[in-house]
Amino acid sequence: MAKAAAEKRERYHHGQLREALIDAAHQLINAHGPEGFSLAEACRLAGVSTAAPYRHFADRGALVEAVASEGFGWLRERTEAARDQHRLGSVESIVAMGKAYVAFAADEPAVFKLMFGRHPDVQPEGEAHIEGTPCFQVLLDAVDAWIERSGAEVDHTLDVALPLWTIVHGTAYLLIDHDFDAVAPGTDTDRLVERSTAAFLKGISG
Amino acid sequence: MAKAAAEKRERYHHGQLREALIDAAHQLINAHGPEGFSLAEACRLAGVSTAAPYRHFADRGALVEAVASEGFGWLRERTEAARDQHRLGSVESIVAMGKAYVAFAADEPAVFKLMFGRHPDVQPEGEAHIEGTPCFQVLLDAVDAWIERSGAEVDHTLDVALPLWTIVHGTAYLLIDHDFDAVAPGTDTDRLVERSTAAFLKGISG
DNA sequence: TAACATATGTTAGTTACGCTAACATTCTAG
DNA sequence: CTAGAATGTTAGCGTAACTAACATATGTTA
Repeated sequence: MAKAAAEKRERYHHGQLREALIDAAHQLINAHGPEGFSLAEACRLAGVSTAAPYRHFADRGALVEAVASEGFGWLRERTEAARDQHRLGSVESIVAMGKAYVAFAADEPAVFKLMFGRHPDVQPEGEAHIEGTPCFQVLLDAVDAWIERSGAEVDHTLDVALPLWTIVHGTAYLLIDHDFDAVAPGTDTDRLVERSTAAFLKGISG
Repeated sequence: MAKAAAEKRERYHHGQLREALIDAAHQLINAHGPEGFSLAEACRLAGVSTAAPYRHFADRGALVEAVASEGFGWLRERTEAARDQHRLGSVESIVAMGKAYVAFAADEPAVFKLMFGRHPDVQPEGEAHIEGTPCFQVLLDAVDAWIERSGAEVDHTLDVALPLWTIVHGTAYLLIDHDFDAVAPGTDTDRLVERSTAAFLKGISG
């Protein structure tokens, strides 16, 4: 991908600079952490001057936002794919979604942190994290199916969905921040998600 | 606290600069987020030149580390206090610890993120996040007591403790990052912790 | 096709910050 | 009292974010 940038650079106009910058930022953020990347370095990767990005992004934060935005699409695809590998409404289906959530965080730790850690006052007022909603809807649908199938008595879908979210979100964060290493090195997060989720669902339904 | 700094500044030597800088950094980090604080601004708050911190801290990161280190002590105090308000080994005791964990994160969001989000290669090799261990021990002890009291059949304490940790850690992160706002605004995290934890323990033991 | 408007790039310069070096002041032992 | 350690200061370097003024490409219209 750096090759594509270099080979384009006989022209004065880059042509695909916006995409190239998002790509470069993505690489750098994954390499040096969410805050440890510089706009200048992304410019070097893309082969343009440090002023060029401002034709496409308001500021450094806007580029970071663009990288984060991509993530929600990926996360949704992966959780939907996991869900569909098992019978609708089954515990296995929900467990698979949880594993996929954690696996996504493990594969894209920096993007994951950006997606969920965006500073709220950076966001346009009133529609904070709007991209997350369709993602969450995937979980809500799966939980609804499970409630129906299992016959569990719950007042609201959220009473099941939110705890499930906290379990996988917490697992994801503890994993990518290496916080398991100090107290439980070598933790198998797939197994962890499986047992946590299954136990919770059992406790809710029984 | 800014007053104390100002009133000291007739002297050439500050005298309490290390503490004053940690204090200033703590304020600024809470105000502008973990990465949005500058050493220079902390110096202004403490009333010293921008070179002064280097007599007490190796670099900017070391000051941030110092702020984070404080946090583990506070977290331990708060979870222990919560635990001791209920009978040893009771579900209530564990729930109270969970609520205290989330409350701490809500009160000190930036410190919380620093504590658990420290970059591993910044840490001295081999003893990463060592300060977290006694904190985790509080949970382990409580879980052991619960296992004994409830007669639940579990192979390892960790099989209970880690899921509990993920639940409260995930809740804490989703809360302080305002991720509930988009999909479940006004979420009562105390109630959420209560229900998640209780359901999980029920599912494990039954 | 010529000419203008717009989009997209460049260079140069400002400001802020992290950090270092060299120097100044204070504290503390002997 | 005095030497040296501790703890400040000022000056300056390098880098990054951002802006302004200018240059080049693109595309629309007469």
